[in-house]
Amino acid sequence: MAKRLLKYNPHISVDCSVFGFDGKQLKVLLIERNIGGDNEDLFSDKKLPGSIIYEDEDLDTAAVRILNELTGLKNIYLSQFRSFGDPERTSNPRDKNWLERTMKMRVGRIVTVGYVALIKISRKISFESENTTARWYDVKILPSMELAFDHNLIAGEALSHIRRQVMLEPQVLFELLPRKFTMTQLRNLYDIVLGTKSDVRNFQKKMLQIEGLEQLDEVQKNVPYRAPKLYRFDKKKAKSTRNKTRKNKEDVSVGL
Amino acid sequence: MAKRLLKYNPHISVDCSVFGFDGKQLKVLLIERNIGGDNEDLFSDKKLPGSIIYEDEDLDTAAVRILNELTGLKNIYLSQFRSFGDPERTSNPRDKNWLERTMKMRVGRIVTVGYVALIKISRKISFESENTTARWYDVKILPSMELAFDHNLIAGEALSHIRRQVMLEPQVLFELLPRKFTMTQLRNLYDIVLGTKSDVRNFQKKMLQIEGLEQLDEVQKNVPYRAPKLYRFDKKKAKSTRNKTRKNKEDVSVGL
DNA sequence: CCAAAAGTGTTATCGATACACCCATGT
DNA sequence: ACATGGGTGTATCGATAACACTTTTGG
Repeated sequence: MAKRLLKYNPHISVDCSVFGFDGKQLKVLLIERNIGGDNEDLFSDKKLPGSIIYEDEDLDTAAVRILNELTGLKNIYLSQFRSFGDPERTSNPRDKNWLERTMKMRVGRIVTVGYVALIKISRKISFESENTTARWYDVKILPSMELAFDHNLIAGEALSHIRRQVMLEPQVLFELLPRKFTMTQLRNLYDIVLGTKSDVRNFQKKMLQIEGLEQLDEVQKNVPYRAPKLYRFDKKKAKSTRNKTRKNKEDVSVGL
Repeated sequence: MAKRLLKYNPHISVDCSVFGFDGKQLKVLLIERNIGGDNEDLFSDKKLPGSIIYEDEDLDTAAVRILNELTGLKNIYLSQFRSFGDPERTSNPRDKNWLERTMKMRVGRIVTVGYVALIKISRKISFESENTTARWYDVKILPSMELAFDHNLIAGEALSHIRRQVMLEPQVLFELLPRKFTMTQLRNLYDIVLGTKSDVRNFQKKMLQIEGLEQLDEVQKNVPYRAPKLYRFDKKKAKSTRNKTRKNKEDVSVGL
């Protein structure tokens, strides 16, 4: 066993699927990657933001760092959802090449830990940080793009992860909305994420059960129609609410 | 950045939290680890089954291999649930020592990918495979044991992972029961996992909604009381049933 | 006949769904 | 006045929860 271990030099990276909502569509943040140079022709594609973790860095810390390096933001909602370790995931020559030039080292295999990040698209982001160009892309066009590495797979899993999450705790959606938002924005977001068409009244009822979601004495300005009320989600008032169907089975001593 | 990367030699491992059910309690499979020797006194503790992944091995494959090496079994329910990468997770001198002696190499840091495995405790297992001794322990005593590495943490997260899973898809429980089982066994298992006390009749109603769960024309033999009916879960008839409250929102095109 | 556990049905409550009309605003 | 989207309530259905007595079997 030890024999088979000695000869390779694996690395661990973190890749973040960063989602935002522009009011109409769910967006994902992709980085432009330029390959080629040398004698070949230039080639450019997209990848998820990610990086090899540092020597003494926790996984969560690495994810926070990567996002901060990329966007300049702190306090971003982050959640690890799955790791990817297909030994072939970095073996496309294009990827291999890029890795060795970017990291200035031989790279054996890389196991990557996938994170989902949800950010308020309204927060102004300093893209273009040190020679990387990041841009929002509509998630619907993901299937028609060929991302670097296995990032199509990762982004797809990330998406279904947040879908599951939203079904259980719609609260996470507030991470994607501005601090003050209308019920219609919330409903549009919900429906876009889950692919549903919620009934306006039922949706409102359901959402108002969420502790911490409060109606403000304020309406949206400058709309050419009846001004909609604004809402806010106050995390502090929310506590460990969860989606409390059935009297919080969750509470039952998590043992250990 | 490259500088900070070059000097360390990280490894990736897989650790499996293997659960079983003996009819009374939920059990977890732990391996005995012997430390010491040299000039110190012997010391022995427990760890989760796990191993560094091989050079060209996928994560899932590694998990399957580890379980097979340990139990001789194939076709075990396995599910990756989270990775653990605290840089200090292998820094206890006792752990460090053991690693270097076991792996016959210097070990930088190890990021481990956590899997949950569910096995039918009735399947006869060839423990004691090549100098490892595995035994079932009641999960309730986990908090009072000090496992190797961060395995207390990992096992705890594994537990809450399967609890969440069971709430959403009680079907996974069938992985822990013998092929034929009684409704009472199923209910006991359910209640032990979730820490609930289900009503006998309501529970039966709920379970019989699960597609693929069928009553047999057979009863349990050799019981000193009224013989209970036996049930069986037929995976083929189950398909993608899920816990179908609300008309399967899940179905709505997972996009991508 | 006794002990032990199995089996079985009805009612009440709650959450989820379906559904349609009037209101406020800007042009 | 009209076009656009905002706001609101009720009735039905289905799922969950509460609840107790009779049956079978072995000893």
